[in-house]
Amino acid sequence: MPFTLATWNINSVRLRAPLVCKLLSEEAPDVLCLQECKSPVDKIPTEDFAALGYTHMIARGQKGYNGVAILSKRPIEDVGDQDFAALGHARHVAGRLEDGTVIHNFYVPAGGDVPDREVNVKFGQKLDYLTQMRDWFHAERPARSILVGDLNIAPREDDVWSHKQLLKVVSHTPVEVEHLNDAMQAGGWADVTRADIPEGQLYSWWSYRARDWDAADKGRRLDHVWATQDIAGAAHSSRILRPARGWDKPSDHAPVFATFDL
DNA sequence: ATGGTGGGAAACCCA
Repeated sequence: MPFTLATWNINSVRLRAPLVCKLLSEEAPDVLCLQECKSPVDKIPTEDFAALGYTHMIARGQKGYNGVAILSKRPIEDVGDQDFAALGHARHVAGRLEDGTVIHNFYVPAGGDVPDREVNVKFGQKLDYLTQMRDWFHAERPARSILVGDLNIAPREDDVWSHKQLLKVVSHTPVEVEHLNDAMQAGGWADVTRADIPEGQLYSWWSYRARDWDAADKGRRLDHVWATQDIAGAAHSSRILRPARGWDKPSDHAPVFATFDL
């Protein structure tokens, strides 16, 4: 059975519940992973999603910040969360579908403005988070697993509007890219989106601060879909729903999709 | 070099 999954940094699941419903109605992924829900779990409008067939949800939340959720048409078992770098933030949750496929949903720390851990604690926390991700996946050796989320790093030159101009900008610095690639390698993860779409500029985020985000098109690919090698070959039809960035009162991120024939 | 726009909380944090 083909299985379609999407990941979307929603930037407040309560404010943008209508946009989540629009996406679920129009695109009907089997599973939707959300980040930056900015809501305690018990205040997520689950009834709105259940009415569209998404009767299963696993989530982690806190008041005002962070928060991750997995909405599913199929039963999904909560298999826990990790608190890398001991931040006490709701940045990860994992679930297992009935066919055994495990889905990890991550919201990696953004890392602040200055890419130097000596002067910016948040940048150090971001690197530590990625290092602990690496160590955990090295120990776990995940199989039949999918990892999605807002990883807050655009690793490739063609994942940003200007490689040269972003080399010292948090999200595209060489040290962050190295940490991300180490975590990826440790878990045996493959970049599904780039395996599917190997050529050309690809973005999933455009700043709110641009006068005209679409015309300026100064985007970054911060949102990712990875899979372990054993199932990466089953993935196809990856896409980024750019029009969602232009919806009314949008998130600054667009949803990223992939389909797996499992 | 700077400030531009958002969300949530509570009178400032975070992205």
